[in-house]
Amino acid sequence: MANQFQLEVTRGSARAGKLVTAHGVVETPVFMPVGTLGSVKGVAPDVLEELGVEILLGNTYHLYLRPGVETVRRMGGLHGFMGWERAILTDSGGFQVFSLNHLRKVSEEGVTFRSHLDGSSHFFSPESAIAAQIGLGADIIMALDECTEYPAGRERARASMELTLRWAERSKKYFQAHKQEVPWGSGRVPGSPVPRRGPPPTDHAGDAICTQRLFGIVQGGMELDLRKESAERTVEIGFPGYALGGLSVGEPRERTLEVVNATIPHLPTDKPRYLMGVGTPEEVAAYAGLGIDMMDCVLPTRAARHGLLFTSAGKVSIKQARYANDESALDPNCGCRVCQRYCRAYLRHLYASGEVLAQVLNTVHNLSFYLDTVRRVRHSIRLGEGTRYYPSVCSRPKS
RNA sequence: GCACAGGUGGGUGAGUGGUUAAAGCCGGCAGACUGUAAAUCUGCUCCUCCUAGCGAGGUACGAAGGUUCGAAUCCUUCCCUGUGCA
Repeated sequence: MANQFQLEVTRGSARAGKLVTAHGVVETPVFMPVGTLGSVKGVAPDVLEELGVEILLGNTYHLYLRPGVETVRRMGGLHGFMGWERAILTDSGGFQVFSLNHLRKVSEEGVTFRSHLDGSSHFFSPESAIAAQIGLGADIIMALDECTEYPAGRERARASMELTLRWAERSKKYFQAHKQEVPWGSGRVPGSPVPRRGPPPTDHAGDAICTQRLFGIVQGGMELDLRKESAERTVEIGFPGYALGGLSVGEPRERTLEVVNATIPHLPTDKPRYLMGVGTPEEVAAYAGLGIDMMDCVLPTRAARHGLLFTSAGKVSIKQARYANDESALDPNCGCRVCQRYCRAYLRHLYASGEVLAQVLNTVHNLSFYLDTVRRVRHSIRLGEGTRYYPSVCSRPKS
């Protein structure tokens, strides 16, 4: 049955399980690479598959602006459009409420954005954000929320949380009424390299079952009691999964940890917990150890494009002059195709020369490193190896 | 040989008498990056010294000399480069 979360192993606070979607099974804890525009920058979907990526993140706001939801919907949704057969989660645009703070205006009804592309004005309500995500057809979609900025005063955090709760209710209500409109299948275009899938799943009466599900998002700023309240009230509304939003917005790492720790106990154990926007490899491993099931972050992909690589020995800024004649592998302990084949001197040269290949190889490595890290954590949880692979969140990597 | 045009810091290129150690860009060196307005952004980039500062000296706009309180900027001579004409 599609869209079940199966919790399989619990080890202390950590858990391992499976997220069953209409586009494959996702082993949790999982790290989701970010493919905002229907593309993980620099890496083609087939390479992502080779790397073992089981679920990708896409972005409603960006795809809505270009190429437009209708275009994507007609091609069988984002899966068909980008030729990706595995799972997808779309973010609602809530983060853009935060990041485009000079280009948007928030009201009770929703958010008005000025497009960062051409300045045109666009309105997102909880309803329209869900409608757009239904059109995009991701397996998991997110309620529209207001990602509270940091720092925010207590009153501001409360008001923002209340707004997010009201929007969560509206998001859910709209979703319940329209979820049967989710596009199905990914083989819509003749000649598409993506094989056509079977008919949409049906229940015993023969009616199509919705393969999409909507997650709620907990806010509350850095106020621990508000986080608790936000979690409880979001759970009360009822979602098949819960996200922790409004983190990694500039607060000190210790605060992030505090908030996560204060929130998790108020979330149901049988539903996936998604920590949005986190983090470094160490942080990802540590949060998985604390009981987070899903994470996403632009760090591995963006840092890669900027020459910052994550390795078993810590960060490597491959642009540094010291690597100009370094014949060694980027990370001798890494089994990825980049580390197997190229030396640091070459990677530095590619970066220094502005070669597109630098971005491709660096991104492949960083994603490999993240996926390996999480894979180890999963095994570690399942095998009961202790916390070796999910150290304290605040431990500093060697560099 | 003659006539124009021009020679500026690692490169390119502004500046044509006074906050000019000399814009901008490139290059070089570092740093940042955490639900992607990000193949982006920030800082440094002549030398020496220190109390490390919109600090003190020293060099510097082809070369040498000159005018001037003051010159990358004006004058003279020389050297070099490009274009055209012989």
